[in-house]
Amino acid sequence: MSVAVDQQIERIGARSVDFVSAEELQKKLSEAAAAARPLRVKYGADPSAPDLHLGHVVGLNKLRECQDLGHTVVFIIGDFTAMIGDPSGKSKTRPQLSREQVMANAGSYQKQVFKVLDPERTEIRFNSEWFGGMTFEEVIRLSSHVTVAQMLQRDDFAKRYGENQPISLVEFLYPLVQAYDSVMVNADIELGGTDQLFNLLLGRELQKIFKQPPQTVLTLPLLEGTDGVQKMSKSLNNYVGVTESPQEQFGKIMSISDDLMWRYYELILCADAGQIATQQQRHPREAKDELARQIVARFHGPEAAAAASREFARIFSERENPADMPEWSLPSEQAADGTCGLVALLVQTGLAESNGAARRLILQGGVRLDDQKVTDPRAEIPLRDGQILRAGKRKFVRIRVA
RNA sequence: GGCGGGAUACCGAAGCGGUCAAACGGGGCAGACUGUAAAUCUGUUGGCUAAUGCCUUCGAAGGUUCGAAUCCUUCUCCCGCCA
Repeated sequence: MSVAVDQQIERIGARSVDFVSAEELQKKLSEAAAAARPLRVKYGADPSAPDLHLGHVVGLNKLRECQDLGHTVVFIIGDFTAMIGDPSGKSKTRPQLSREQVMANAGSYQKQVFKVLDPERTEIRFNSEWFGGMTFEEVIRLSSHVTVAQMLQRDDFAKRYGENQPISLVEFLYPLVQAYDSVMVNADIELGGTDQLFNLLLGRELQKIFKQPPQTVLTLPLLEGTDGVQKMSKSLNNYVGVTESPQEQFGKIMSISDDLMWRYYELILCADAGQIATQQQRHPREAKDELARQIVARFHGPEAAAAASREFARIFSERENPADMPEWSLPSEQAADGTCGLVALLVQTGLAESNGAARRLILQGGVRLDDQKVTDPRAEIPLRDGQILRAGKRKFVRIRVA
């Protein structure tokens, strides 16, 4: 920990939205440096959805920066809350997860998290550790520390209350649970998205009640998903998962709007203003390709990223067929006369969901057989081994006839 | 406990006895264009069918009617207000 306090503050605060507060952090850093003690940087995760995506990476990047400055990340897996499940639901009630599921999710979570974090400086904790054995009496005591008026200060609660939207009691419990985590792990800093501000601040309040120095609160922007509007999330299907294939990641990043790509440069690649300005000089296609390659490289290595880039150009710029594609074998009982209706073929190969969808696809000119457009929905296809069936721009199948 | 509002296709939201497989918006898919799965524009978007047409769908179950998403009854669930 040789980095000067001022520099650390600058690094830690970079890209942040809320920072409560730099002065406090300065004091913490000085004291910690004097005692040769790393700060404890808390980050909470919900293991009900174990697939990490780029939205999470925004926070993980920051945690990694803290680790690189010598601090410890306390990564809390909210196994307790996940087991309860979230009963508030306009969306379907989340299924309650079993202990086994939670542990399995937590395992894959860790694996993914360490694609960014340094395991040597990470402490993983499960909040069932302290909540699991809590009695109801203790829960009542804990909830007595917070008033309804306080809760209603939270943006989304205030909004929903004002609009006569339902707010479940358990939703009030969530911030409290999260805040208590901070107490239990003696957090010096807690990190979260801007939507977490209230919860993070409540952690401070609770720490004060429990006679701890309040944690420094740092919020980071929420990354918009590939649709460019909504926050990235799995349920909106606008995410780029960290475990997805290089090809998939690359394609998704290329599909974001030009405007959005600078945001990804900043929040995922941690590019500074100068680096972004340099990229903005380039043709947008080039800059986006660079962005996609760098992000893919981060999770799959530079070779895979370069290959994904080449493959993308091949399919979409040069309109060639991809190097690898799924294969589909003609069932032997159908092989007799060697022909197959195109509609049936599209459905059987999984390129179309129903006969109607297949017909539509054909009529719209979206179907090619060996690069030949086929527009007759009633076409009978003489099948040959190795033929390539293509639906739209992205779906290919190679037909195998035994 | 009392009163009121609501449940429509992937989502949001019209429809309030026939012309409703159901307006419109979003999303999805496809096409054109291009610099990419950007942007923009166009088409399309329950199932079966070559097509005419048929079948399933408007919270659930019954009923009225030649005919119901639309009317009646019961039920289930959700929401708000007052206490």
